[in-house]
Amino acid sequence: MAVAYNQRTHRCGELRKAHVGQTVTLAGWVNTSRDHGGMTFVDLRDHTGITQLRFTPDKSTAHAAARTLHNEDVIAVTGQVVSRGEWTNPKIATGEIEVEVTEIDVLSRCDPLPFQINDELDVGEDLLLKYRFLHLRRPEMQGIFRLRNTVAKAIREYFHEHGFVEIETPFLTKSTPEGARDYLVPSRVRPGTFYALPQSPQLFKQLFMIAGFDRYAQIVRCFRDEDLRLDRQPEFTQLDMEMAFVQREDVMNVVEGCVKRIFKDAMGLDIPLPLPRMTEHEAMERFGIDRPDTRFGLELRDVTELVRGLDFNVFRDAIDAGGVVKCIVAGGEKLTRKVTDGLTEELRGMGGAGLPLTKVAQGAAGIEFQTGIAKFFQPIAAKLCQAVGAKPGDTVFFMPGKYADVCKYLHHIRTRVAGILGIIPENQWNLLWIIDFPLLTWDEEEKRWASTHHPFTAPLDEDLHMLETDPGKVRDKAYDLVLNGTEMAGGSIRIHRKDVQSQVFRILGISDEEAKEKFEFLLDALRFGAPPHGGIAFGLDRWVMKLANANSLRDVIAFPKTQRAVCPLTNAPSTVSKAQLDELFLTIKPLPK
RNA sequence: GGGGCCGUAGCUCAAUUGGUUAGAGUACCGGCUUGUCACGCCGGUGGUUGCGGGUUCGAAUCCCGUCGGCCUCGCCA
Repeated sequence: MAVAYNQRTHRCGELRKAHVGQTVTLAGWVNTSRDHGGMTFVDLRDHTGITQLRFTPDKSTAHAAARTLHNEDVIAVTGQVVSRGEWTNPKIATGEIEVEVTEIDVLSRCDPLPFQINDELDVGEDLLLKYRFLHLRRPEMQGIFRLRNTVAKAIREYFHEHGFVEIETPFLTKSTPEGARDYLVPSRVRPGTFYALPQSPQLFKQLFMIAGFDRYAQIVRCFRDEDLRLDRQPEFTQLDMEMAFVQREDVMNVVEGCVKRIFKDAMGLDIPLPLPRMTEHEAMERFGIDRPDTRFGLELRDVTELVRGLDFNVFRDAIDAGGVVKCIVAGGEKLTRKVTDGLTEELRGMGGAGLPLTKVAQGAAGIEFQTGIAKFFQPIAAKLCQAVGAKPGDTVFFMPGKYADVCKYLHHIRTRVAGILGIIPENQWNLLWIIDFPLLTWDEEEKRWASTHHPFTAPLDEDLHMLETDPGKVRDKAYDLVLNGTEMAGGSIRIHRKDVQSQVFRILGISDEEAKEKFEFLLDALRFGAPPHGGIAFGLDRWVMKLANANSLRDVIAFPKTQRAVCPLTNAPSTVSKAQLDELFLTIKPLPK
């Protein structure tokens, strides 16, 4: 029986008691069916919800067809909306009515499914990705991607309303030194040469400013060929934005307005402005990381001076080598020996030596340390507890070593302990700006300076004079936006003077020849009247992940890659034919054994 | 490249810790069923325990290797 599926009168989540008596046409997927031999029920689902269909033997054709249905068959039906009376189902929005079907059209049959759509069982993620189109049918996934649309729309509207122009930038572009590994695309027309997919449209948006567009914003894909993580995919989406004739404050103000808009449109929340700010130095001191989660305490305490001179080799060696000793104080009975041993193991896995710790107790003669490395501390127990605010029952985790290592390990411990203690508040959105980063970071392995952000970040004017003499001391005009411990956006005021840009390249070890080869277009542009400018990029995927409370970036990308950068749905990447390689003058080396 | 967790019917899991023919729910097939809504009831199909090797009288279980998935360090301007 043909039903005009192109003339649906309603969606499956729409019908209410007020519609009783109307004749309606619905189409969708069979969520479940319940065959009673006589009366048969089918729950019909589309992205708006579920409507119960009732089939009775007096409509014998439709009834017979209904009894053959399976989950996820696609059907269209026409029938009358009737009240369910005493059989109302309060669990669903349409539960007061059902549709008494007179005609059914089975549009498409569904083979047995690799996993069920209509339950909430956690299926293996590799299978979900292989059949991503089925996973996306699930209501929670529909919700995530509609939220993603809301966020993207809010951002786009906001920037358009504020005079920003959206212009596309090339995907086939030039490989640049510094930064992440590039995805390369071989050129057929010029064999032996390669395009790179952009890590971000950074240079193009600067050229837009030099071109006089004044305000540019684009939602754009970016590509980085680095190892994947929970929150890192090889291709991801940014809101990329740039403004001319601005200082740091101007960009941050515009961004704050956008953040407010995102929370309003996507979550219905009013975020108070301005957002708090913290220097990178303070963040590292207090939290050991430049993207601190400020929803809980457990801050790092520096005890280097207090423990100096203690007869404890582990600390003394660290201090003698120019390092520091810091600690975290945490309370609660959940920090059992088993738990702390587990944390020690985790640090070893990260390359750490161990996790010296002790418990604070109330002894006969006052406060004392009781376990672990207690004996070394006894001389300064009371003083130390007072300095770091430790009370009986607390555990004190110490970390001696190089400053950067101490920060890394204690940040890990802080986050893990907070999770174990269950003290991280949910439904709290701690946004803050991190500013005044060091312009350059010393790369110990390569023995050279590297940009903390990127080579186009402008130094603070008052630090410019140290660029040659003491590059490590120079702070920059960058700003990172952090939400609950995740970097959500990062940007800076850019260098708009050719001499400063050349100077920075030189300090980074990029020779004049290399700079000319890789960045001639930028240096050229800076010669021809570049306005002061700056901007920022938001990680759209991360925003959606946070706002949707998703477990992984994969959950908010329609067709994501696995950890080995494979798409289980398409099986990309894959080999190509010899003819394709020949056309590009490429040969594949044999794989090493 | 390093560290860790995992891999058993299509799917989610179990298997008394090395012991008989590897079970259950669900899905699928057949039958019954007129108020269900995770409908119910009866019956049935379905397994190279990821793969390869080893130890053992005997391996899903122990060992080695390998493949795949996830988390993580390095890496990610």
